[in-house]
Amino acid sequence: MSDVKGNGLPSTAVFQLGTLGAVAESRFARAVEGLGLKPKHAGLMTALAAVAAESQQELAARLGVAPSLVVTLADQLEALGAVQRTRDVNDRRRQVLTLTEVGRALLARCEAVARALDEELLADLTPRQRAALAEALGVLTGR
Amino acid sequence: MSDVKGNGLPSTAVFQLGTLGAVAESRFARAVEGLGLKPKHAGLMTALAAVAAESQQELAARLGVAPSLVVTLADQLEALGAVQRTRDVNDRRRQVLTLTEVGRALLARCEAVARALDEELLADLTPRQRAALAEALGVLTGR
DNA sequence: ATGAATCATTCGAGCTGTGAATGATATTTC
DNA sequence: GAAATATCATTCACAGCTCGAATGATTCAT
Repeated sequence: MSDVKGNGLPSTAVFQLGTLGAVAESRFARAVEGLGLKPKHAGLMTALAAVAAESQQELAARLGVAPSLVVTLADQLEALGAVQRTRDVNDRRRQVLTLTEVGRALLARCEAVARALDEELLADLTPRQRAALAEALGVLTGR
Repeated sequence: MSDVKGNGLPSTAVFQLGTLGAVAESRFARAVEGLGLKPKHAGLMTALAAVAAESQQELAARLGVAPSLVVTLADQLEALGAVQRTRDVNDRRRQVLTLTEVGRALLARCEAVARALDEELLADLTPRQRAALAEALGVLTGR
Protein backbone atom coordinates (compact mmCIF):
# COMPACT_ATOMS: atom_id res chain seq x y z
CA MET A 1 0.00 0.00 0.00
CA SER A 2 0.90 3.62 -0.15
CA ASP A 3 2.80 4.30 -3.31
CA VAL A 4 0.55 7.19 -4.08
CA LYS A 5 1.65 10.24 -2.19
CA GLY A 6 3.87 11.89 0.35
CA ASN A 7 6.48 9.26 -0.14
CA GLY A 8 10.05 10.35 0.30
CA LEU A 9 12.22 12.96 -1.28
CA PRO A 10 11.63 11.73 -4.83
CA SER A 11 7.97 12.65 -4.54
CA THR A 12 8.72 16.35 -4.05
CA ALA A 13 8.41 18.79 -6.91
CA VAL A 14 11.82 20.27 -6.13
CA PHE A 15 13.50 16.91 -6.58
CA GLN A 16 11.54 15.97 -9.67
CA LEU A 17 12.04 19.35 -11.30
CA GLY A 18 15.74 19.15 -10.58
CA THR A 19 15.97 15.72 -12.12
CA LEU A 20 13.88 16.49 -15.18
CA GLY A 21 15.58 19.83 -15.64
CA ALA A 22 18.97 18.15 -15.79
CA VAL A 23 17.71 15.67 -18.34
CA ALA A 24 16.08 18.38 -20.41
CA GLU A 25 19.15 20.58 -20.37
CA SER A 26 21.47 17.73 -21.23
CA ARG A 27 19.39 16.61 -24.19
CA PHE A 28 18.93 20.13 -25.42
CA ALA A 29 22.68 20.72 -25.14
CA ARG A 30 23.45 17.73 -27.32
CA ALA A 31 20.80 18.73 -29.82
CA VAL A 32 22.11 22.26 -30.38
CA GLU A 33 25.82 21.68 -30.12
CA GLY A 34 25.89 21.19 -33.86
CA LEU A 35 24.79 24.82 -34.16
CA GLY A 36 27.75 25.94 -32.09
CA LEU A 37 25.44 26.77 -29.20
CA LYS A 38 25.04 25.81 -25.60
CA PRO A 39 21.86 26.14 -23.57
CA LYS A 40 22.95 29.42 -22.03
CA HIS A 41 23.37 30.92 -25.47
CA ALA A 42 19.79 30.06 -26.23
CA GLY A 43 18.81 31.54 -22.88
CA LEU A 44 20.53 34.80 -23.66
CA MET A 45 19.08 35.03 -27.14
CA THR A 46 15.65 34.32 -25.74
CA ALA A 47 16.05 37.14 -23.27
CA LEU A 48 17.14 39.42 -26.08
CA ALA A 49 14.14 38.50 -28.17
CA ALA A 50 11.80 39.15 -25.27
CA VAL A 51 12.87 42.57 -24.10
CA ALA A 52 14.80 45.03 -26.20
CA ALA A 53 17.70 47.21 -25.12
CA GLU A 54 18.65 46.03 -21.68
CA SER A 55 22.08 46.51 -20.20
CA GLN A 56 24.21 43.42 -19.88
CA GLN A 57 24.01 43.75 -16.14
CA GLU A 58 20.24 43.61 -16.24
CA LEU A 59 20.47 40.64 -18.55
CA ALA A 60 22.83 38.95 -16.13
CA ALA A 61 20.41 39.51 -13.28
CA ARG A 62 17.51 38.23 -15.35
CA LEU A 63 19.42 35.10 -16.30
CA GLY A 64 20.79 34.61 -12.81
CA VAL A 65 24.43 34.60 -13.86
CA ALA A 66 27.47 36.80 -13.32
CA PRO A 67 27.81 39.83 -15.60
CA SER A 68 31.19 38.56 -16.75
CA LEU A 69 29.51 35.46 -18.10
CA VAL A 70 27.20 37.56 -20.22
CA VAL A 71 30.30 39.11 -21.75
CA THR A 72 31.63 35.69 -22.71
CA LEU A 73 28.31 34.48 -24.08
CA ALA A 74 27.87 37.67 -26.06
CA ASP A 75 31.39 37.32 -27.43
CA GLN A 76 30.63 33.86 -28.72
CA LEU A 77 27.26 34.83 -30.15
CA GLU A 78 28.87 37.81 -31.81
CA ALA A 79 31.48 35.51 -33.35
CA LEU A 80 28.61 33.49 -34.81
CA GLY A 81 27.07 36.65 -36.18
CA ALA A 82 23.97 36.08 -34.06
CA VAL A 83 24.26 39.21 -32.00
CA GLN A 84 25.44 42.73 -32.53
CA ARG A 85 27.03 45.05 -30.00
CA THR A 86 26.30 48.75 -30.18
CA ARG A 87 27.26 51.46 -27.75
CA ASP A 88 24.25 53.05 -26.14
CA VAL A 89 24.04 56.63 -27.38
CA ASN A 90 22.64 58.00 -24.16
CA ASP A 91 25.09 56.17 -21.93
CA ARG A 92 28.27 55.19 -23.64
CA ARG A 93 29.27 52.78 -20.92
CA ARG A 94 26.46 50.48 -21.95
CA GLN A 95 26.53 48.00 -24.78
CA VAL A 96 23.22 47.33 -26.46
CA LEU A 97 22.88 43.74 -27.61
CA THR A 98 20.57 43.10 -30.53
CA LEU A 99 19.66 39.90 -32.32
CA THR A 100 20.65 39.82 -35.97
CA GLU A 101 18.79 37.95 -38.68
CA VAL A 102 21.24 35.10 -38.17
CA GLY A 103 20.43 35.19 -34.48
CA ARG A 104 16.72 35.06 -35.09
CA ALA A 105 17.20 32.11 -37.43
CA LEU A 106 19.31 30.30 -34.86
CA LEU A 107 16.74 30.93 -32.20
CA ALA A 108 14.04 29.54 -34.47
CA ARG A 109 16.08 26.38 -34.95
CA CYS A 110 16.49 26.09 -31.20
CA GLU A 111 12.77 26.30 -30.82
CA ALA A 112 12.24 23.60 -33.43
CA VAL A 113 14.73 21.39 -31.61
CA ALA A 114 13.00 22.03 -28.31
CA ARG A 115 9.59 21.17 -29.71
CA ALA A 116 10.94 17.92 -31.10
CA LEU A 117 12.43 17.10 -27.71
CA ASP A 118 9.12 17.93 -26.08
CA GLU A 119 7.50 15.23 -28.16
CA GLU A 120 9.96 12.64 -26.87
CA LEU A 121 9.98 13.85 -23.33
CA LEU A 122 6.21 14.11 -22.92
CA ALA A 123 5.39 11.00 -24.93
CA ASP A 124 3.98 9.15 -21.93
CA LEU A 125 1.54 11.91 -21.02
CA THR A 126 -2.05 12.03 -22.11
CA PRO A 127 -3.10 15.18 -23.98
CA ARG A 128 -4.92 16.26 -20.86
CA GLN A 129 -1.86 15.76 -18.69
CA ARG A 130 0.22 17.62 -21.22
CA ALA A 131 -2.07 20.60 -21.18
CA ALA A 132 -2.14 20.61 -17.40
CA LEU A 133 1.64 20.46 -17.26
CA ALA A 134 1.97 23.32 -19.74
CA GLU A 135 -0.43 25.38 -17.67
CA ALA A 136 1.40 24.79 -14.42
CA LEU A 137 4.85 25.37 -15.91
CA GLY A 138 3.56 28.53 -17.51
CA VAL A 139 2.48 29.88 -14.17
CA LEU A 140 5.74 28.90 -12.49
CA THR A 141 7.93 30.52 -15.11
CA GLY A 142 5.76 33.60 -15.09
CA ARG A 143 4.45 32.87 -18.56
CA MET B 1 -4.13 38.47 -28.68
CA SER B 2 -2.01 35.34 -28.74
CA ASP B 3 -0.14 35.09 -25.51
CA VAL B 4 -1.58 31.69 -24.98
CA LYS B 5 0.30 29.05 -26.88
CA GLY B 6 2.98 28.02 -29.32
CA ASN B 7 4.93 31.15 -28.64
CA GLY B 8 8.66 30.86 -28.92
CA LEU B 9 11.27 28.79 -27.20
CA PRO B 10 10.19 29.83 -23.68
CA SER B 11 6.87 28.11 -24.20
CA THR B 12 8.44 24.68 -24.63
CA ALA B 13 8.50 22.20 -21.78
CA VAL B 14 12.20 21.52 -22.32
CA PHE B 15 13.06 25.16 -21.79
CA GLN B 16 10.75 25.63 -18.84
CA LEU B 17 11.87 22.44 -17.16
CA GLY B 18 15.48 23.44 -17.66
CA THR B 19 14.86 26.84 -16.12
CA LEU B 20 12.81 25.61 -13.19
CA GLY B 21 15.15 22.71 -12.60
CA ALA B 22 18.08 25.08 -12.26
CA VAL B 23 16.14 27.24 -9.81
CA ALA B 24 15.03 24.22 -7.82
CA GLU B 25 18.50 22.74 -7.64
CA SER B 26 20.08 26.02 -6.67
CA ARG B 27 17.62 26.63 -3.84
CA PHE B 28 17.87 23.09 -2.63
CA ALA B 29 21.65 23.34 -2.66
CA ARG B 30 21.60 26.42 -0.47
CA ALA B 31 19.09 24.83 1.87
CA VAL B 32 21.09 21.68 2.54
CA GLU B 33 24.60 23.06 2.51
CA GLY B 34 24.31 23.53 6.25
CA LEU B 35 24.02 19.76 6.52
CA GLY B 36 27.29 19.33 4.65
CA LEU B 37 25.41 18.02 1.64
CA LYS B 38 25.03 18.88 -2.02
CA PRO B 39 22.15 17.87 -4.25
CA LYS B 40 24.05 14.92 -5.68
CA HIS B 41 24.56 13.55 -2.19
CA ALA B 42 20.83 13.59 -1.69
CA GLY B 43 20.42 11.94 -5.07
CA LEU B 44 22.77 9.14 -4.15
CA MET B 45 21.19 8.60 -0.77
CA THR B 46 17.79 8.52 -2.39
CA ALA B 47 18.97 5.87 -4.81
CA LEU B 48 20.33 3.86 -1.90
CA ALA B 49 17.07 4.10 -0.02
CA ALA B 50 15.13 2.96 -3.06
CA VAL B 51 17.00 -0.14 -4.11
CA ALA B 52 19.28 -2.14 -1.88
CA ALA B 53 22.67 -3.60 -2.76
CA GLU B 54 23.57 -2.20 -6.11
CA SER B 55 27.10 -1.91 -7.39
CA GLN B 56 28.52 1.58 -7.58
CA GLN B 57 28.63 1.22 -11.33
CA GLU B 58 24.93 0.53 -11.46
CA LEU B 59 24.35 3.47 -9.19
CA ALA B 60 26.44 5.65 -11.48
CA ALA B 61 24.39 4.57 -14.47
CA ARG B 62 21.16 5.18 -12.59
CA LEU B 63 22.27 8.66 -11.58
CA GLY B 64 23.72 9.42 -14.97
CA VAL B 65 27.20 10.25 -13.71
CA ALA B 66 30.67 8.76 -14.00
CA PRO B 67 31.51 5.89 -11.66
CA SER B 68 34.44 7.87 -10.34
CA LEU B 69 32.04 10.51 -9.11
CA VAL B 70 30.11 7.94 -7.12
CA VAL B 71 33.37 7.11 -5.37
CA THR B 72 33.85 10.73 -4.39
CA LEU B 73 30.26 11.17 -3.24
CA ALA B 74 30.40 7.94 -1.25
CA ASP B 75 33.67 9.06 0.35
CA GLN B 76 32.07 12.25 1.55
CA LEU B 77 28.91 10.55 2.75
CA GLU B 78 31.02 8.00 4.55
CA ALA B 79 32.95 10.81 6.23
CA LEU B 80 29.61 12.13 7.47
CA GLY B 81 28.73 8.70 8.77
CA ALA B 82 25.74 8.59 6.46
CA VAL B 83 26.83 5.61 4.46
CA GLN B 84 28.73 2.44 5.10
CA ARG B 85 30.95 0.53 2.70
CA THR B 86 31.05 -3.24 2.86
CA ARG B 87 32.69 -5.69 0.53
CA ASP B 88 30.22 -7.87 -1.26
CA VAL B 89 30.72 -11.43 -0.04
CA ASN B 90 29.85 -13.02 -3.35
CA ASP B 91 31.95 -10.67 -5.41
CA ARG B 92 34.72 -9.03 -3.48
CA ARG B 93 35.37 -6.45 -6.15
CA ARG B 94 32.07 -4.81 -5.32
CA GLN B 95 31.43 -2.42 -2.50
CA VAL B 96 27.96 -2.50 -1.04
CA LEU B 97 26.78 0.92 0.05
CA THR B 98 24.21 1.01 2.80
CA LEU B 99 22.50 3.92 4.49
CA THR B 100 23.20 4.21 8.18
CA GLU B 101 20.81 5.59 10.75
CA VAL B 102 22.58 8.92 10.37
CA GLY B 103 22.06 8.68 6.63
CA ARG B 104 18.37 7.98 7.01
CA ALA B 105 18.04 10.94 9.35
CA LEU B 106 19.86 13.21 6.90
CA LEU B 107 17.68 12.04 4.09
CA ALA B 108 14.60 12.78 6.16
CA ARG B 109 15.84 16.31 6.76
CA CYS B 110 16.44 16.70 3.04
CA GLU B 111 12.89 15.69 2.41
CA ALA B 112 11.60 18.19 4.96
CA VAL B 113 13.66 20.90 3.29
CA ALA B 114 12.33 19.92 -0.12
CA ARG B 115 8.74 20.01 1.09
CA ALA B 116 9.25 23.45 2.52
CA LEU B 117 10.73 24.61 -0.78
CA ASP B 118 7.80 23.08 -2.60
CA GLU B 119 5.51 25.35 -0.64
CA GLU B 120 7.40 28.42 -1.79
CA LEU B 121 7.91 27.27 -5.32
CA LEU B 122 4.34 26.20 -5.96
CA ALA B 123 2.72 29.02 -4.03
CA ASP B 124 1.12 30.53 -7.13
CA LEU B 125 -0.58 27.32 -8.16
CA THR B 126 -4.12 26.40 -7.29
CA PRO B 127 -4.56 23.09 -5.47
CA ARG B 128 -5.90 21.67 -8.68
CA GLN B 129 -2.89 22.85 -10.66
CA ARG B 130 -0.62 21.47 -8.00
CA ALA B 131 -2.20 18.06 -8.18
CA ALA B 132 -2.03 18.07 -11.96
CA LEU B 133 1.64 19.04 -11.86
CA ALA B 134 2.42 16.31 -9.35
CA GLU B 135 0.65 13.78 -11.54
CA ALA B 136 2.52 14.80 -14.69
CA LEU B 137 5.91 14.96 -12.97
CA GLY B 138 5.24 11.58 -11.42
CA VAL B 139 4.69 10.05 -14.82
CA LEU B 140 7.76 11.73 -16.29
CA THR B 141 10.07 10.59 -13.53
CA GLY B 142 8.70 7.06 -13.72
CA ARG B 143 6.16 6.90 -10.95
C1' DA C 1 36.08 70.16 -11.05
C1' DT C 2 36.75 66.45 -8.31
C1' DG C 3 35.30 62.24 -6.19
C1' DA C 4 32.16 58.45 -6.19
C1' DA C 5 29.32 55.26 -8.65
C1' DT C 6 28.30 52.27 -12.63
C1' DC C 7 29.19 50.06 -16.82
C1' DA C 8 31.70 46.31 -19.74
C1' DT C 9 35.67 43.74 -19.86
C1' DT C 10 39.73 40.90 -18.54
C1' DC C 11 41.98 37.87 -15.65
C1' DG C 12 42.87 34.42 -12.17
C1' DA C 13 41.00 30.88 -9.38
C1' DG C 14 37.72 27.34 -7.52
C1' DC C 15 34.73 23.73 -8.05
C1' DT C 16 32.62 19.74 -10.72
C1' DG C 17 32.72 16.17 -13.34
C1' DT C 18 35.09 13.26 -16.75
C1' DG C 19 38.18 9.81 -18.79
C1' DA C 20 42.35 7.29 -18.67
C1' DA C 21 45.51 4.53 -15.83
C1' DT C 22 45.93 1.19 -11.69
C1' DG C 23 45.32 -2.75 -8.85
C1' DA C 24 42.39 -6.27 -7.16
C1' DT C 25 39.16 -9.85 -7.97
C1' DA C 26 36.11 -12.83 -11.27
C1' DT C 27 35.28 -15.11 -15.31
C1' DT C 28 36.33 -17.37 -19.47
C1' DT C 29 39.07 -20.23 -22.44
C1' DC C 30 42.09 -23.54 -23.51
C1' DG D 1 43.78 -25.96 -13.45
C1' DA D 2 46.44 -21.96 -15.41
C1' DA D 3 46.66 -18.11 -18.26
C1' DA D 4 44.24 -14.57 -20.56
C1' DT D 5 40.50 -11.48 -20.40
C1' DA D 6 36.95 -8.74 -18.27
C1' DT D 7 34.96 -6.08 -14.52
C1' DC D 8 35.01 -3.72 -10.29
C1' DA D 9 36.43 0.40 -7.21
C1' DT D 10 39.72 3.76 -6.89
C1' DT D 11 43.11 7.41 -7.95
C1' DC D 12 44.80 11.04 -10.64
C1' DA D 13 45.37 14.66 -14.04
C1' DC D 14 42.80 17.53 -16.72
C1' DA D 15 39.15 20.28 -19.10
C1' DG D 16 35.02 23.25 -18.65
C1' DC D 17 32.10 26.34 -16.35
C1' DT D 18 31.26 30.00 -13.53
C1' DC D 19 32.40 33.41 -10.29
C1' DG D 20 34.76 37.46 -7.97
C1' DA D 21 38.16 40.89 -7.92
C1' DA D 22 40.81 44.16 -10.50
C1' DT D 23 40.86 47.51 -14.55
C1' DG D 24 39.58 51.24 -17.50
C1' DA D 25 36.09 54.06 -19.38
C1' DT D 26 32.12 56.89 -18.72
C1' DT D 27 28.57 59.09 -16.02
C1' DC D 28 26.63 61.18 -11.87
C1' DA D 29 26.78 63.90 -7.57
C1' DT D 30 28.44 67.55 -4.94
